[in-house]
Amino acid sequence: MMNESVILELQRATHATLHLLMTELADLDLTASEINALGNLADGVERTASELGAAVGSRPATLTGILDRLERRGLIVRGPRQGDRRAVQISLTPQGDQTAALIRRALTDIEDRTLAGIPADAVAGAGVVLRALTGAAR
Amino acid sequence: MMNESVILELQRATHATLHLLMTELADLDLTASEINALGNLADGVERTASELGAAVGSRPATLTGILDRLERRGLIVRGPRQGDRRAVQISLTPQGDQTAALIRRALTDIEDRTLAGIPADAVAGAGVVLRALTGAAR
DNA sequence: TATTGTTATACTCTATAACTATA
DNA sequence: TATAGTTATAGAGTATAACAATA
Repeated sequence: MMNESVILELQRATHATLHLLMTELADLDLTASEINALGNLADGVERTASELGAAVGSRPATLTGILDRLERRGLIVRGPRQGDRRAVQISLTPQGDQTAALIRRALTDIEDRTLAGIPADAVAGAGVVLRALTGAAR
Repeated sequence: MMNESVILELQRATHATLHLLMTELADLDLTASEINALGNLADGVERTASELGAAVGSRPATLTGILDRLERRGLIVRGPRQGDRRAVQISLTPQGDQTAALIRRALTDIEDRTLAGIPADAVAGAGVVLRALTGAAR
């Protein structure tokens, strides 16, 4: 057989999980990219726009629109970055923090449910492969 | 730490590899979704539009546009499906087959290069996890 | 009645390039 | 000069719903 490209499987899995995530979180009325951004911010670590862009895989120009909507809805705030006045620091508002926690819980739920019967070393291997593929683009 | 969600890593890896792939195949002047569709068709197996949609993770309405462009460029052909006249059979033209082979080679190159130092069982584990995540959405 | 695929609409994502402000 | 982020533009992806043809 031929259809075993990891990258093609990667894209299938991304589409499938993203769709599942948006269905479960439909009440939040957020797009996939907005969910992705909040999911990355959920750890409470403040990031500059470019750092967040690297984490979510969006270009600066794309991220501007995503952040515009999240800010307009009161989920994040743009502020100054100490020591570099060109950079924009992104922080969650209390409401954004609450929403991000819901997203984190949905992510964990889906992962727990999906990977229940799968050996821990397979999951660990997946992490290694995903990070290698992510790193390859630099 | 908190930022170790497999799904978030999945999205990062997808963005990164897709970007890399489009850069390497810039000469083809194809979008990510078009590359994805041709990459899935590269095995020479004919598929209906809905089967291809499931493989690439696109909805029917989205796929229509993707197929429109691929057909206009002479890379695929839409034909009838034996036994079900509602369905549309997608086949590669000779030119499409050639393009699909280039995509396959680029995919293989990236994967070989990226996963060179990674143990085979980690790669196998990644496959298991990716298929589990893909299957969870059903 | 249900399914396959297309069309229509509105919105979001994307790439690119030009721009402002800081460094 | 280089970097961080925004703006502008055009094209592509997305969800949704309505539709035609076929099952």
